[in-house]
Amino acid sequence: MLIGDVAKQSGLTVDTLRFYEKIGLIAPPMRNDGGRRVYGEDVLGWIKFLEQLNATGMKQADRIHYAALRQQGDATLSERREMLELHRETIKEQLALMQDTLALMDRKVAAYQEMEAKAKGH
Amino acid sequence: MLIGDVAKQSGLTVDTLRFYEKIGLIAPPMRNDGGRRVYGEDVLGWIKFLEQLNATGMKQADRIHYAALRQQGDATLSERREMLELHRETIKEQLALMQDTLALMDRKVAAYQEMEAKAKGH
DNA sequence: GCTTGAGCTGGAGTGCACTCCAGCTTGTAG
DNA sequence: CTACAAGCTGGAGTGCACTCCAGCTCAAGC
Repeated sequence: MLIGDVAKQSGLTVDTLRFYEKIGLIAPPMRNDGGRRVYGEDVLGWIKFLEQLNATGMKQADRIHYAALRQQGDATLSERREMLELHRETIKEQLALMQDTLALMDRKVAAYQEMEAKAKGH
Repeated sequence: MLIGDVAKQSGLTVDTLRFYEKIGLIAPPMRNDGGRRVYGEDVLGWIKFLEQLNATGMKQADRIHYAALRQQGDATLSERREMLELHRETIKEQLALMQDTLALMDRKVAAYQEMEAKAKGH
């Protein structure tokens, strides 16, 4: 897989892929004879996971730290587990906030509808 | 209420409050004889609501648009309702993603624990 | 063998959302 | 009456996470 294929399949741009490599989010892949990046299939799963951490609010610096640990292999398992456990808690907090806000949206929408109906009544 | 009190009670900084005023998120408050901003209590509720929109991923530009509509009064009720309904849908999507990712964290943490236990076994 | 598209590097530029600063005025406490 | 904390304005600076660019090489089709 060349970088363009990864871009297409992951939804990231080639610039972003190279940028992620530069900052250590993605391990530098092998190169072919022409010096081009050749990725294994597994990078797609990793990118998807990164996106999930991203979308649930994990900071770049933490994702980079996690990526570095992952590259170091099994010796870092417990630290990675701790990071995920911490992140799990922040997700739970965000979930609660989302649910609160969703309920608030419902109340506000209902209130607005009522006010609109009354305004029409006149 | 002077700006410092609002800062303390809202958790925003005075700089952020003036910045929010500049970009139209907060209506310019009255001034006292010395030219200082005097806020009503209601600004606190409004800021809390803004923070909630913020924390659930609404973009600055949209919050500004909503704030502008709010300032225009009842004539904009239906447009505001539409915005909130749209935002409600994006919150729902984010909720689903959060729940997925939470489940993923659980699975990963469990897998890591198992691997750590096995490593210890040897 | 030449065109055209994809990839390469190093570095500059962008957009967002603040955050800080200089130099000034105002208000309160001793 | 004098510190000194808090507020004011306009504008510059920051940090994050990309995004784009110039100038080059490489690969595939006609």
